[in-house]
Order: sequence, then structure tokens, then C-alpha cells
Amino acid sequence: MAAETPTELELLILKVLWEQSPLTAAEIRETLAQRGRSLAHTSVITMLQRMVVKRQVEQLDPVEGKAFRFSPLVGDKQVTQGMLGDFVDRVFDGSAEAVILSLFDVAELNAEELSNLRKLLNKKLREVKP
Amino acid sequence: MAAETPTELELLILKVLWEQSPLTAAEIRETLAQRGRSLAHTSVITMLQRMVVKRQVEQLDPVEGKAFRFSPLVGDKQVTQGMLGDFVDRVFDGSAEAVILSLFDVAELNAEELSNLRKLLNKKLREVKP
DNA sequence: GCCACACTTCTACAGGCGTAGAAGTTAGAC
DNA sequence: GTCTAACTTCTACGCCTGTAGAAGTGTGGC
Repeated sequence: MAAETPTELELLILKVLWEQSPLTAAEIRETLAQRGRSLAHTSVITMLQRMVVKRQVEQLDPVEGKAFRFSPLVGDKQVTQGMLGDFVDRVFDGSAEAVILSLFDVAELNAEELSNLRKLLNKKLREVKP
Repeated sequence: MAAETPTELELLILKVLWEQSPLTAAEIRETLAQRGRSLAHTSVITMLQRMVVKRQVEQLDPVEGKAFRFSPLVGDKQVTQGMLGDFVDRVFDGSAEAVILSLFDVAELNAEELSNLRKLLNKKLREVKP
């Protein structure tokens, strides 16, 4: 039991911490503000507190000064893939293929990305086929 | 302004109606139950009522008997693609490529699906390249 | 040794979602 | 015409999420 699906704001905070950690609440708050999400200091702390309870982050003792620092306990890949899996199940009834088809329709992938994908696809095909 | 992202239960109900509509609350309830989501009759109605307010479904007058019937006002593609777009933005910072790569990792696509995708990919490539 | 300030803890609240009971209404049976 | 069973309307409530103020605490400056 681990790695519950984070809420919207939890994910934002995790993203900050995945890029750099540990960070203090104030540092996290500042980064969020730079990204267009301005919150009161206490709001950030409340969230962090809840995330500690949910085991999404851990609270580290201050090295110097008085501010706690926080580190993620869940991994980038782990979380996003979990969320992706949930999403595929909930919205596309578990069909990864349907998702990709839909993405082709909507997303504007450039030539480079497309050939990248083809390369990968070929590799996968070789793996699957004997 | 339309097509808000439906909540989990709203989506379940929409899925039922996309397959067949119009349906009465009782019919919807039954279908949901078959899919493992058993709700009180009034719960279904409450939801439907809220969805009418949100313009996700419309209420049709009874043809015979006394039960209202409901039809979706939003389309399958429209909603799922909207949700997919949101998801890609929120979780993968807008990178459709990252989503597909992640799907390759997680989803067990079989050979047929893979070659289907490759076919599509090639078509896309031809479209993009001069 | 004391003070100011930064930081934390505690508490609260509003809105959305899922859920459903109680009370009211109406259609059809007879 | 009346009754009953089905259906709807009204109301409510608990949980979760996002948000933040007020009050408490401890550190470093001097």
C-alpha cells in the first residue's frame, strides 16, 4: 500500500520536489508562486503536513535555522505511471491503444517525435514477436 | 463554454448514456449496478439532476408512464479528448510524447496493436513531412 | 538575558462530490 | 373516484480538497 494518487495541488508540490529536494516550505511556496500558484505560507504547510500523513513526503529535521525541509517519498515515474494507469482505466476502459489513437488526433507531434516513436515501436515489436 | 470535465460518477453515467439513450433513471441505475456500482435510486436521480444543471445531459419528457428519460448533451470523443488533454497538461506537462512513452512501458500492447499503431504513425509521418 | 521575527501548530471554513432518506406527486388499476 | 405503487423533489450530511488566520514556539541578534 503506497503511492495514492495525489490531488492536483499535491502533484504540483511533488513536481517541485522531484526537481529539487529537500526544500523548505518557504522555498516550495516560492517555486509554486513562480509557476502561477500563489498560496499563503500556512496553506503550503498544511498541504505538506497532510502529505506527510499520506506518506507522500517526509519531513526532515532542520540542518540550520528552524525550518523543516521536505523530500518526496514517492517517485516521479511511480506516481505518473500510476496516475496514467488509473486514467486509462477510468476514461478509456483500460485501452492504451485507444489513448494513443486519441493522442494522435489531438496532439500536434512533430516529425522528430514521430520518428522517435516509430523507432521505439519497432523495438517493442521485435520484443513481442519471436 | 461547455463540456466541463465530468467527475468520476458523472463519467460512469455518461458512458451508460453514450451506449444507449435516452434512458430512465431506473435503467441507468440498473446498468450501473451491473457494472458494480450499486446506488440508491435517489442517488442516481440526484446526480442526473446535477448533470442537467451542468448541461451534461438533458431531461426528456416521458413518452408513456411517468419516468423522465435522459440523454447526453456532450459527446464521447469531445469529453474523453478534453479529459485527456487536461491530464496530459497536468501530469505530463503537456507532452503527448511522454505519455506515449510511458504507455509503452506500462501497457502490454500485443503485436497486432503495435503494428496498427505503426501503420498510423507512418501515415502521420507522411502528413507531417513534405 | 531578552526580543523580534520566522516558522510551526491548531483550527476553521467553504465548495464539490457521493450518498441517500422523507415527503410529496401522479399515473394507472379497478 | 379512489388507492397504491412508482417516480420525483427536497433536504441533508460526511468526507475531501484547497485555503488561510490566530495562536504558540524557538533561534539568533545583540
